[in-house]
Amino acid sequence: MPIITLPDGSQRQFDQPVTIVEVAANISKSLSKAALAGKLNGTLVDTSTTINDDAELAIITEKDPEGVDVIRHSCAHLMAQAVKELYPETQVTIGPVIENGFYYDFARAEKFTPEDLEKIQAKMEFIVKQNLPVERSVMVREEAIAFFKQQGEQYKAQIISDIIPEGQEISLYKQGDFIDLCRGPHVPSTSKIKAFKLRSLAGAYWRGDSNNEMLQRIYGTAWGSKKDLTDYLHRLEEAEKRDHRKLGKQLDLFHFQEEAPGMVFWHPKGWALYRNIENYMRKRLNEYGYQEVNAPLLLDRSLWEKSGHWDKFAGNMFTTHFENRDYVIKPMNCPGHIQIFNQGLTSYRQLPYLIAEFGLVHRNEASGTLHGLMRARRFVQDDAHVFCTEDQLQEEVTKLIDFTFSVYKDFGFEEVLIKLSTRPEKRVGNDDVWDKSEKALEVALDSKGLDWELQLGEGAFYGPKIEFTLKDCIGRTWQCGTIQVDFSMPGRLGAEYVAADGSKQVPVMIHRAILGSLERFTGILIEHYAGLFPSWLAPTQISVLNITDAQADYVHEVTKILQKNGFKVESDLRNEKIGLKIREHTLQKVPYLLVVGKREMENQQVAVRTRGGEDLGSMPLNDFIEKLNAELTGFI
RNA sequence: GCCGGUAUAGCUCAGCAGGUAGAGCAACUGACUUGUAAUCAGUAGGUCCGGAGUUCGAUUCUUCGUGCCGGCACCA
Repeated sequence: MPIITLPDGSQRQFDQPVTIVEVAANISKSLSKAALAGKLNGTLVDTSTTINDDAELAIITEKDPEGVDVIRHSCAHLMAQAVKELYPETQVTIGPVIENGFYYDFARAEKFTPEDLEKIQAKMEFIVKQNLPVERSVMVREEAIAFFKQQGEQYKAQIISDIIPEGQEISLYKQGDFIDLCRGPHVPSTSKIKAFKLRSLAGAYWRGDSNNEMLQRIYGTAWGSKKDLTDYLHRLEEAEKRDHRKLGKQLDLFHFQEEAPGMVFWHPKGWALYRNIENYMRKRLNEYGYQEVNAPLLLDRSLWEKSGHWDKFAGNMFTTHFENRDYVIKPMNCPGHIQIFNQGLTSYRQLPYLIAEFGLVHRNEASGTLHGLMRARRFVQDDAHVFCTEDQLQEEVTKLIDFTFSVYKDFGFEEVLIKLSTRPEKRVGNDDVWDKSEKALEVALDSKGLDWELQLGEGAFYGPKIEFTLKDCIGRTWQCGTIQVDFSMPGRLGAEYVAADGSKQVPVMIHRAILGSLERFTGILIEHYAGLFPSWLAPTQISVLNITDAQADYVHEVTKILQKNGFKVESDLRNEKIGLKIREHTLQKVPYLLVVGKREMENQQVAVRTRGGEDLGSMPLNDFIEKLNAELTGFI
């Protein structure tokens, strides 16, 4: 005689065991129709689940995030069913829910084509209309393996024998003639899946291992309602518009070309933007007591062998050879910085020793990974190394966390996710050292009261790391900053200092980057701001536009004064209508347009218009200068 | 690197059952001297990514390569 407690605290008593859908029907007819799954004592289950004992229950519908996930998961099954009906020789593998949708990996000798996606989508819509019930059943392990083998589904059989722990119940879901291995839960019938779209084809390795065969993955998106789907597709379009590669072309910031894959050609405006970022960082480095250095681009291979990089990354490093020696084009700055530390004898009194470099590095990234500025083969790291004693470590890490957050705030990122990555399998240094390093980072994070996520085994080969991930204004995430504690490399490269007792000690080194790759960070900013940079970052801050030739001299005068005040100014004296000039400079996303005609010239004023279309009226030039300076305070 | 797709004018794109190509914008020339998101007219512009093959003939078909796009694996 179960008593069911609903989320609002109300209770309903039943004389006999009931299913979830019956409870929903008991509440209201519309709820029973809307029910996709139930949350029974905190666990998501099918609506067909029978409740025997007292329980807490929430009816899950498309309004709940979990409900949308159930729809997505069921949509993956729906797609698998459609594929099996259209292409029976296909084997199904796995089909999980991902952000905004789902995918399913298929094994099939013949390749799916984009046209096939349309056919599959149409078949899926047909199955939805058939309103097939989705029914759960259970098998014992051996029976299930035999069943899938007999069906020709080798991958499913392998999942059961290799992945599902022995003794665990094996559930199957059947819709029409299609039966899939699945943990569930699923929607009660195919008609509950109302808004979906297949999006793309891709290759994916079986079980995520590049030694395995490649399967064919189909990605799709699914939502609780048609409106949510169209909203999502609209958001994708918007994201496409702010793609940094597209804006880079439109705003004439940079280009790539075949002769230099993965290596950017910065144009004047892009370089101005880049340097604004770099100069801002210089200012902040000074504030935090760093000294800027610069180390050679080429360093003898032996140095990289000692540091351990050669061993792990030889295939990804560019090398060159002359005078019978092998050189590595540096993929990292740390070995160079240790050479600088090693010059002369350092006393403990000089620690912590903070050196920074806008370090140009080259890494031979696999061709398939290149992605505009976001993943390049040539890039500059805002790299720095802190050499300190073990006692100083905690405080240095803490300072770095503060520094990092304040930089992100200035660039307009309020939301920052933090991850702590610990020792990987392939590593240098003994476990004591790893214990110490991991502890140092953990304590620093906790002392700041920050939330963080543990990434087991994801650390660098020489030390654990804190990773900072930014969330941009359309919700995408970008891993940028990193703080890594390293007890190994200084010793390997012979760094030492004289301690208070006269003994020689090996310093601890912290590797850190706040922006990460400046190229990538520039790309992130382009997308975050959709090219509408705040004035302090904008490559051109002001455009001065005349109405007729009669104001040409005055435009020159205004431009000169603004340049003398340190602003980046363009003048547009073309014999064109003011409407055209405004349009073009607005499309170039220049923050301020100064229009000068006869009236302004006579009154020694400028008419100020923002790129947002706001008319700030006419004002003396000095007033405008003051206004813009106020806007830039703190950033330059 | 792997899987799939793709490459046409400076840009965005159309086109061709195989007969060496077209639009809009930009550029250039001229007229217009213009008041807050596109003035008008004219001119010029292409090894149709590169190599090889099939063919009387290839931008189109085949093949190899390269870049790019979407994923996967990788990411010091």
